[in-house]
Amino acid sequence: MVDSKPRSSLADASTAPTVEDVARAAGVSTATVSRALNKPDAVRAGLRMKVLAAVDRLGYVAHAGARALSLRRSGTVGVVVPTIDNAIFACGLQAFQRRMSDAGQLVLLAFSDYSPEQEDAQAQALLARGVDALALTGLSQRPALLARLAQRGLPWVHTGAYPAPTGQACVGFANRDAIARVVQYLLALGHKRIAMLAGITNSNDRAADRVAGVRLALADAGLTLLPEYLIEAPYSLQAARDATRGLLAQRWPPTALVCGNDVLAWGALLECQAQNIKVPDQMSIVGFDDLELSRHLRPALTTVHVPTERMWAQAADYLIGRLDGRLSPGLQQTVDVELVVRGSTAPPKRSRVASSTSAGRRARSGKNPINPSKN
Amino acid sequence: MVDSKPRSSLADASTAPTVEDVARAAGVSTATVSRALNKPDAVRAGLRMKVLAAVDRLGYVAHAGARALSLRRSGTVGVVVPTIDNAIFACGLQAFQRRMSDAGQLVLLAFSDYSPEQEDAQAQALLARGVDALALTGLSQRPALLARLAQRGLPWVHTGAYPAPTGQACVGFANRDAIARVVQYLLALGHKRIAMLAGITNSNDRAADRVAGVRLALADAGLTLLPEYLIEAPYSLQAARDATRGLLAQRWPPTALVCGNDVLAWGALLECQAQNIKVPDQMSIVGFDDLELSRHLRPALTTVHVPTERMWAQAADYLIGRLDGRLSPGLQQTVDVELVVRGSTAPPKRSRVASSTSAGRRARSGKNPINPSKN
DNA sequence: GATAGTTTTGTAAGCGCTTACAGTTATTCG
DNA sequence: CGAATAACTGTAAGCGCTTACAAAACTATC
Repeated sequence: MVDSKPRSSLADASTAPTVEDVARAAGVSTATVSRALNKPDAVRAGLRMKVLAAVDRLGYVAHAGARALSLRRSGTVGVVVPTIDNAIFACGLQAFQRRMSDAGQLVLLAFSDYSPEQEDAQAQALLARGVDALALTGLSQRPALLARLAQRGLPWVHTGAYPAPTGQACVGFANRDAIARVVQYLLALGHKRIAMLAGITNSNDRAADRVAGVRLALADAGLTLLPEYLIEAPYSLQAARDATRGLLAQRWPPTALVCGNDVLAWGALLECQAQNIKVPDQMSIVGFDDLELSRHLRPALTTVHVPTERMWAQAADYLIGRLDGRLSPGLQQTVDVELVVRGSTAPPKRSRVASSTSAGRRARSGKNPINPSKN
Repeated sequence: MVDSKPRSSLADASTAPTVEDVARAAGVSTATVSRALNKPDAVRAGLRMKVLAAVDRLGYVAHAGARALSLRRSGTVGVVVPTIDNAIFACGLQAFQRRMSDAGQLVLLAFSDYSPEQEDAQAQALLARGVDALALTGLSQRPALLARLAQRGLPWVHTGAYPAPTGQACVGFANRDAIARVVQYLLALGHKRIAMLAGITNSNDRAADRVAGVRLALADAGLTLLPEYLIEAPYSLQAARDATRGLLAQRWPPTALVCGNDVLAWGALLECQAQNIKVPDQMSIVGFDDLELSRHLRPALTTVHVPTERMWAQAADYLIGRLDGRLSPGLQQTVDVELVVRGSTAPPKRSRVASSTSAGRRARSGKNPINPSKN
């Protein structure tokens, strides 16, 4: 439907120059142009110079589609994350991108918005784009998707979780165990009334694992996670504050709050401060991820440090290794996470007298099972 | 160098199925397959069904490279942002991506890291990938890059700044004027000693414009921005705190601090709190961008609200319009930004007595030009 | 029931690039 | 200096897809 006239040799706006144009301009064949660009040693210096000059003059850049077609690899890798609106993914992606860029691969980015359907669709779109490899977040992909990847022989890696089912590569850590350590720490401080402010666990294996970890650790201590002590919230400050408010308004509010991630913990912290509840004296708060802000807040947030950048860089390295044929499929790697104790946690106050005397918790009522006399 | 044997008709792992495979499986020609997929009405229902079934069975997805080659458009658009490690870009990108995804375009992402060289290189790579359009951040691209885009007839748009040189599309706002309003507001409150904590202005037109805006507004009031009242810092909390510390340690510290963005303002706020300097009583702080956290901090941050998502969505819409041929080049759009006054700003304290009485500023010394008697 | 008209389908020619293979030129050695 | 060898360059096929054009299969009409 468009012009079929032979391409004019110069400045035909809206049409990128092709190898042919370059070849003509340099007075050589297309093969030589291609070689001059891709394996410079294979062409004599004189010609190479001429070709490069022509390339520069015409502003030639090889059409990646054609290249991919011919080469049977696209030079792009895909990555699917839930969202980028959370520093944990933003940082990770950046590290991933940097590594890939160094390896000459471009990164094609897609978001799942925490929905398996969308994850499927987006991954599909990435496949269509001919990505050479794929990085995924977590483990909760639909089996059909993974089956397709396997069938294609496409290298892929799960990030942020460990272990993955055998045969599937991953780089991450055991969310369950990591957060269990948090609970153990709180128990050791003397907390009994430990609540959890979790992310939305539905189709988010990591969020679910973190809840499971809290349950587990409590169970080990002979305690259980009461339904009213577990609340899920989307990863936003507003949602976290709303959820925290609910938790605080209970008859017997918790003395410690384990949060599914730092964003939730920030929200919890801010809400406590807004209600004049002293952290950590009246409420201990623990986060997860250790984003930059966490160590700057007052009190600084006790949280689980996750080496996000290293993790994603390792994921990138794995994929690059697979593409080179250096690595074999199914490598499972862990990264170390550790509890960083800062100012937002402390032993629970023995009595509630002090707290009620000062600003106090307006929203509370009912009996306190630990200090019944106080009511 | 690889297999040259005819593709087996089934499950040849590591080789994606092609139209030909589908055609064979469905007992039709490749043309019919293509049509069934791209313009379903053009093929009778019966065949269409068979084709779709075969597609599904084989897990066929068209090779985007080949498609791009044939169609002369890739179905991808590129976007270059400085970094994603700042909510302002993360949110914007997400909105952009969403819009593009709805329009059936994939987004190819690249980072400039605030370096024109890298921006150039990354944009180049995107071009090679055959992006159909390009979104850029700010206006400080190298002319050569823009020239190449123009030569190619590639639609592109500058985001976050306004106006752009004529002929270049943009959607943004006048950074200079926006921040000037901030200064006017502070002046109206009675502040005289107004300092600026700016981003790195080198090759960042937006950061530079914001400094210019502060200068301008001060000049209008007969004041100047003293060298010791202007400090640049990378957009990180730590850097912002360090810079703020320097500002506070001066002989005559400012009473108000205009920050290049919210991240810097957070850092400033946190540093003040760490030093027990009361905000806003002893120091007013203003940010720029209005990220979510800003309204949750205590005190909540006075800042300039930027409708990031709308801005990027508009940028996406413009590009989509250009691709459809609905829009013509060079459209310049503004979005409204406005000062949101919250708790981090107040009139300057008349005297420094109160502040010195309480915790006080350890790092300070020397004469106070406004209250010389106090020393 | 044959013919003109209207779908629907198939054939084949590219899209721009790489590369095996053949052909050409430079180099080396007897 | 000529032949054998090595180094380079050109020709052309093919990567997977879309689509103009031709061919075939229906429909409707007389």
